[in-house]
Amino acid sequence: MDVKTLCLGLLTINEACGYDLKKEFEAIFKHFYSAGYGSIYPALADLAENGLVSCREISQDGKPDRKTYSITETGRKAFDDALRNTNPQHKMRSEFLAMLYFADHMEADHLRTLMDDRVKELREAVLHIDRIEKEWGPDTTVGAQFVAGFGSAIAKAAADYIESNREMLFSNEVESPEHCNVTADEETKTVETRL
Amino acid sequence: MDVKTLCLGLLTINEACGYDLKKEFEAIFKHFYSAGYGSIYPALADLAENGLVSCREISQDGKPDRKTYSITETGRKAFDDALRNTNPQHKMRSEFLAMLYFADHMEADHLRTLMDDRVKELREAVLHIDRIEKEWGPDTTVGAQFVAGFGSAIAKAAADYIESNREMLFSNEVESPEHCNVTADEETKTVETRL
DNA sequence: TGCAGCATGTAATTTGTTACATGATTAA
DNA sequence: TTAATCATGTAACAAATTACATGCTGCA
Repeated sequence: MDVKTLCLGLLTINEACGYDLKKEFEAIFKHFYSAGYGSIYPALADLAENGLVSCREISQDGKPDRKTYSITETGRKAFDDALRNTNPQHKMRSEFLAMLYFADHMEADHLRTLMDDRVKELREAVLHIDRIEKEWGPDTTVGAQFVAGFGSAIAKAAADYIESNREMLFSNEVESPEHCNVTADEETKTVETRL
Repeated sequence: MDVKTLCLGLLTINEACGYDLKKEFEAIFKHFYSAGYGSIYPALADLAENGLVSCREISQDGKPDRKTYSITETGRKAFDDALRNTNPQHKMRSEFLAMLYFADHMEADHLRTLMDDRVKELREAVLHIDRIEKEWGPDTTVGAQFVAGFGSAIAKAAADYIESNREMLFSNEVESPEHCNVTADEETKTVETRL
């Protein structure tokens, strides 16, 4: 399931332009999928080229021209097909957890900041989902509701876990191992190291 | 935080060869980070080229030659630097949720299978984590413990959410919309559609 | 005066995945 | 005898990110 397929899926619900799709990605999929203009515009061009969507150019006053894409019957079929034949993968790459795995290499302050920030993000994610859920009318698909609830539940669980277990990271605290005593000058030097 | 940095991080704990690192990725990072040989071996070569690790080739009897990598002082510094200067991103791409967003395009049986499979995976993940936690000695880092607990908690929350909320996906059920009535022949035809 | 929002795209680069290629040993 | 484990790598490919490039309107 690449960005192309997801765009096609969103177009089964409403016609939209690339800019709109980006906003939809931001609103709904934010917490489990992301896509930038750099992948959305090429995706739309490709879909149009293969006849899965049709494109209407609209001039607007005051605003830039707009290319509205509508899904075609071929496109609808292709999307249903994709749904039927995709076995879902769930790739995730949490640098937050990767870093915390090495907690004993980090200073307590840094650790605290990392966790505070993450918890804040997660709590905000929950609020964000609650807000968009309230804006939804009765026509909202069950899929959207399920997915929103899922995002909210997981974000809450993650934030709760961090808050309940953060202290364990400080129990073993070592008093500044050698390579943590870096002076300002040394730091500027080593920062240049390319990884 | 790319595979290269993570390899370097793992090498701060133990010296290892590419094969070992792959296993470590599988055991610990499995649930929030993944890396294949295709990224690990080039990463190690690159680290060695830049003097962040050193490489010792060892001939073994019965087994293939082994290249053991040890982190250098430069490497240790570079890793601590990376930890200090990385602001963690948490990219996740759940095709499972992406598909469920379009639940009303899918047949009930398919939906049920998807969720059953996912719940099974998640429950197995919890068991897997419990198992490796039991194998750990008292020297296990707090980071590893925190991260394992996190993975377990999130997997449990996800499985619980699916089990508690799956029925909502069937409430609005429509009786086979047109494009779901695909005969065997038509299906074979449309499967070829490239997305 | 400056920034945010609207709107479109391309090109280079980064990064990782998949498939390929090799080959011995050992346990079932 | 067949599969799994050990072990290393490369090359082609896919996919997405980032930076670049443009330009008008309306608000503060």
